[in-house]
Amino acid sequence: MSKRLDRLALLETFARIARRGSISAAARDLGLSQASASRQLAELETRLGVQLIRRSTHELSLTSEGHQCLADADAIRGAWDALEERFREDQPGALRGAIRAVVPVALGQLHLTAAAVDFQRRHPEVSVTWTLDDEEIRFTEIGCDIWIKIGRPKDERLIVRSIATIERMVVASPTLLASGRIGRPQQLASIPCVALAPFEGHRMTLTSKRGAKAMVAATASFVTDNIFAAHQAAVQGIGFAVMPRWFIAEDLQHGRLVDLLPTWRAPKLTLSAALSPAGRRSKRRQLFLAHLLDALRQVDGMDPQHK
Amino acid sequence: MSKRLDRLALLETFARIARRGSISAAARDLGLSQASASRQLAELETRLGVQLIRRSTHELSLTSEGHQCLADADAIRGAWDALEERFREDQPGALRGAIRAVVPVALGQLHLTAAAVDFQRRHPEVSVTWTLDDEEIRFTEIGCDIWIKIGRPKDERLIVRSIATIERMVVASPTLLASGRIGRPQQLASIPCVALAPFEGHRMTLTSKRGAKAMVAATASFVTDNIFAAHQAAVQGIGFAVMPRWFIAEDLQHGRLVDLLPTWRAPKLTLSAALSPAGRRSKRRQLFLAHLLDALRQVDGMDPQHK
DNA sequence: AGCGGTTACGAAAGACGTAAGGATG
DNA sequence: CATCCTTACGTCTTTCGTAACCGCT
Repeated sequence: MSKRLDRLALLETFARIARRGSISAAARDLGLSQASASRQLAELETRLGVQLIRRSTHELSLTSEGHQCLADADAIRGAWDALEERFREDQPGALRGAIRAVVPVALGQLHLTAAAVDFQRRHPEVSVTWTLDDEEIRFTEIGCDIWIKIGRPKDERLIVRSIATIERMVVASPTLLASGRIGRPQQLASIPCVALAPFEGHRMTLTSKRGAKAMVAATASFVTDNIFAAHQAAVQGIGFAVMPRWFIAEDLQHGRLVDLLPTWRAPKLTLSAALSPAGRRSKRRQLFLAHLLDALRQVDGMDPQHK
Repeated sequence: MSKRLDRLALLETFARIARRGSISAAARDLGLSQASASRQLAELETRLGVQLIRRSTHELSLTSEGHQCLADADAIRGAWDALEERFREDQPGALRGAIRAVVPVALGQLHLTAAAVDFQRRHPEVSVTWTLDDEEIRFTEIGCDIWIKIGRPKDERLIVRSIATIERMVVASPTLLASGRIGRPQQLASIPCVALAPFEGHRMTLTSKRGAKAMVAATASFVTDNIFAAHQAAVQGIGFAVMPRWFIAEDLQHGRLVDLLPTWRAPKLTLSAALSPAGRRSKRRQLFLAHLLDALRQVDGMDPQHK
């Protein structure tokens, strides 16, 4: 049995194999020969006394033990990375390493990508993997560092911070209505509606500035799961829509959309940041998140929390 | 620069050196040559870019970075150990590894040591380091797994569980008073007192079963920091004493001591178990703690918490 | 066939122990 | 001068890449 093989390297190789679903691909990533990677995986399995990855020729799959091990491996590697970083913090700007982040599609496209790119430019030694996805992700499976999500992640093993609230309002193209405004929420029922699938059904609750609530049943004439599509539909006057304020702030300024019910608002959404407990003290992760939050603060219609 | 040295081994060597205060001693423990241990320490320092241990010939001392690193090193090694154990759990009884525990002196002497010994006997592959100490310990410095303490540890980085409450009462030798009982707390002021230094000063608050409070100023005729000494003094009739019920349950039964104020009690103490976050999932640590708690449950006058 | 994982073998790399050097109380 | 850490050197273990082998699609 080999003794001198770095156990942390074993974990790294294993994690790479698990995520790439291929030993040879992982070996390429790590600058090893396939043989080496294969041997390291076998070695780890021997040490732990369990099969971690089921090989069925051209098909690798994690065993249940493999799933558990992957989470642990990330935690351990994260802790080591944090230790290595800890004392490099003194030399600012010398950040290095990898960051994997997942953010909501629209927020990513319109605002956060610029911040992510800027961060990478300031820290050239850091490699950023930037995924835009609105769905619930399998956080540990993909080895994510930061996950920004609308709503609150369900996974209780994650560290979750509420970072902002998203104000939403009822808007429509000025061409839709002669008056440009309507008086009471109930009048919405007579107007067609552009609905955004993932966020709400076809009924909605509005709250007035005084705290009064109104339940409105909307008749959806256009339903989409993509906010850009919904936006286009609304601007072209198909119907009214419930939109995050940050998303349509410019349209309001230029008069492409109007606030149909200025004294009423749709329920706010919460924006959360989820972090794995693994690299808790990672400086680069902290700074990256701070950078994203800075960008969010610039966004009109977004109410940042925590200083 | 060496590349293939197991980073976890580096951490282990460092931790051993830090705790033993000597490279050669650590090397002996680990079955290495002094040269190897020295090299490994140097290698770790190079990797982290910081001096961890100050060598002043015949005197090793941790730098401040060394202190931080030691805590991290324990966490990382603990996480790896937990990973190794995780899949061995299936074979019960096959526990192995080391446990370092610190418990209060009196509790250890009278009750817990039997449990610790029993545990070791059931798991011969486990090595138990068993320290009896009432003082605040530097948990991470000594690499402790389980610390049972009267009161609540201050270190916020530890996982702390309240495991029992300790009922305390005012007792005295029947030879001290003709009546064997007194009526009101204030009457204590006229009787000499045996005081236990670490737990309270010379004033004390008593609570009646109905919730009434009474402040009593006692005149100490015998002050000691050792509960066995205090006990002897009390039994020999020097004065009354405030004692944990579990400690004097037998004396009450045999009439060596009497409950002076059966309807009044001194403030309860809380017994806590502190664990380092490091080896959170360590099976052996969990089982060991459970074993100690089982023993505590047998103790008369101790109120266990959490099932 | 072609792609991917495992096993065999030679070569190179690195770590270990021994031993010498140096500093301190 | 005894102790303890550091550095140098030769040996030996171990790992790596190449390459052959095998099992699927």
